[in-house]
Amino acid sequence: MDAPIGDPERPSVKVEAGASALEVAATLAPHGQAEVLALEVDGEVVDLERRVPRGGTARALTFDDPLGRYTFWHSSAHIMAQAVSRLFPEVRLAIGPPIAEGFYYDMELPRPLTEEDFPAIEAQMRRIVAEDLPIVREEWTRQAALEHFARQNQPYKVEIIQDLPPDAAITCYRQGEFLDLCRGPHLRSTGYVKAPKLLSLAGAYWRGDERRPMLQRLYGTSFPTEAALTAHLALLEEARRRDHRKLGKELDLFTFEPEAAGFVFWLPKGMVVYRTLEEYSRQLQLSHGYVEVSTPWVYDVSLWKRSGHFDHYKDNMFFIPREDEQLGLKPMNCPGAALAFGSRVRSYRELPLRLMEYGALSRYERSGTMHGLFRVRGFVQDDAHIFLPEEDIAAEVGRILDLVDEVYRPFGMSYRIHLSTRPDDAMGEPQLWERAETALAEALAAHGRPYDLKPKDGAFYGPKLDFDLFDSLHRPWQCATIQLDFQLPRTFDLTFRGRDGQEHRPVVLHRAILGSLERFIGILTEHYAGAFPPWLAPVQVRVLPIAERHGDFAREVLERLVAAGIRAELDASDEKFGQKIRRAQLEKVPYMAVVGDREVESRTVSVRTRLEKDAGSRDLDAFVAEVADVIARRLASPAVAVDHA
RNA sequence: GCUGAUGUAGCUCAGUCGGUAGAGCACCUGCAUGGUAAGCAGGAGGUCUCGGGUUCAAGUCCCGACAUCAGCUCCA
Repeated sequence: MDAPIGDPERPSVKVEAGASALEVAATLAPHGQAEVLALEVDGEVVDLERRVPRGGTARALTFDDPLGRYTFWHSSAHIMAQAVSRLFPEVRLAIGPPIAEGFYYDMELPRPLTEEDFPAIEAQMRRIVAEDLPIVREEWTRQAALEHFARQNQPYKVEIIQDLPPDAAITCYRQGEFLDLCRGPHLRSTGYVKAPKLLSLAGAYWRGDERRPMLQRLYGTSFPTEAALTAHLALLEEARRRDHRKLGKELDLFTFEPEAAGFVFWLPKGMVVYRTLEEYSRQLQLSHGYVEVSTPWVYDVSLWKRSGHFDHYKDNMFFIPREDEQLGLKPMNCPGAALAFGSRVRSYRELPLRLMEYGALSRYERSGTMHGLFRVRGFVQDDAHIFLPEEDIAAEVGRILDLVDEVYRPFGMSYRIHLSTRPDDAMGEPQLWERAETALAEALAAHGRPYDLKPKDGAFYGPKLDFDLFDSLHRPWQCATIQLDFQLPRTFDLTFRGRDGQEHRPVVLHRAILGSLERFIGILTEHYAGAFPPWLAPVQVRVLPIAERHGDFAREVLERLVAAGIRAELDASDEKFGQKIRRAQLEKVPYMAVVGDREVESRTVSVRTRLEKDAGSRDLDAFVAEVADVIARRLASPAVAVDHA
């Protein structure tokens, strides 16, 4: 989970150890606002019923705070477990944490649950909420807790206690007849959880270990009001509606076939989106000083042994055995870029050398892990490797930050940056890491970019910046990544001749902005719900003659559009006019150009956009210019009418 | 890879107790030339995912494989 940063706007107060959390919360709670659920003291969440264990700066947590929500959902998980316990006294409980949008509880039951069990469990949950049971924190001794949970036939709880460090405080939370081992924190009573809902059911191994028993995981979510729950369920429904696998089929963009599981077949419509996006990315990078290379996609296994991929990545690689050699398909472009750089002597004058490559990558993903365009075995990244002297890192990262903004601009998605630092198993000297991390932080500061720190989350070969993009449903997608690599230049003994005439070791910046084009198109499909902006739309304009006699002028309109470089189609079918409209609308074509008697007469078109039934009529020239302009400027949607004729 | 579910026409799905398969949409043909989201009629389309097994008989029951889906694990 992300560590939420304290919001300086929220009222806070200094508290002493031993202060009543409830009283502190009361002083912080603005009237008429969301209910206070817990107290946060210097990042630690404190139950309202407790006394503050350590002094510090306190803030009130409500459902609007990530930590407040986690507390709410954590208690909700207990309510669910209590409900299940009432219905199935034999249940053996494992763990039940809050997650990004709700909670789950893993449990072992005498029989498999089905969704038909949900209403009974939910009814019981609502009863527990109505009972408004106080949730009481208790401190137990290790011995007493072990004996209690052993007696209650709760082997998973016993195992958890046994694995706690000997000096760990053991706390339990009691609500009515239900007692659960738990670190907390929790709400004051069950009555807060006004709107609980069970969502789904899945198997999950005890402690994520496939050799351990498979438990039943019950997912749920809950909200302080029915209205909030209803809104959340509507959002889930909207996400289902936008599923790119469903839209990809409906819009004829791509397909998957069992003969090549995990590899995309791009159909003509999808290929237009793919090429348009790739060409957009290519031109933008070329204008930012990048040069393009294409390197082999199959290498002798010795190359992969040298690069370290064979040791670290071979389970994710495809290999082709030959009689006396072993070949490996590339899962990454880096070694190819390194060999290309090393193909001749390099001068400092050439640096930074920005080699971009839209190379086809193959990664063996285990069956069961593939997921539409989001997780495939074959894909292309908007990849680049930048070779530069170490002292240029901050400046170059700054250029990449600018490029990232420019690449993302047309999509209207905001993002958040994470800086990941030196992991424990890192290669290379700590001082080098420190310099690199400082360079990244400086570049971010120089560009005024806020970021979250992810300590020890860097790659073993260098620190990195990751970008989470937020789509129209506010879901995060990790897309861009900027990784510093100190190892690659050493492994491939890359050097450049410096101003001083000596050989120097460059560093490598590995970066992708869209990430995988396949995955990015999946994200865009869901972001736009399949209604791509005109510049990306497979068909930008469909010309719709009302009757056969309008065919000649309709063809003329089509030719004019096509001549202007616009992807236009003529619906010359003998369907009724309403049917032609319906089809274009379902295919989410941004512009429809209607041609009937009036239009033939005046040499105009009547414009319908997928957003606006009647967008007025236009002189043919004006319409062509308007559409070309919206495409050229990569506007998000068809322009709305300005002149209703 | 693991657990569970699913797999029937291009798509969405129905198919009872085991008795050789059906709808809507899409497609093709004909009629209809229709002004902003579904005109009428006809036609064609199936190795019921694949391979075994049980049975007089399998879309249906059993076993296995493959793919997909939901999770887990992995991946970033």
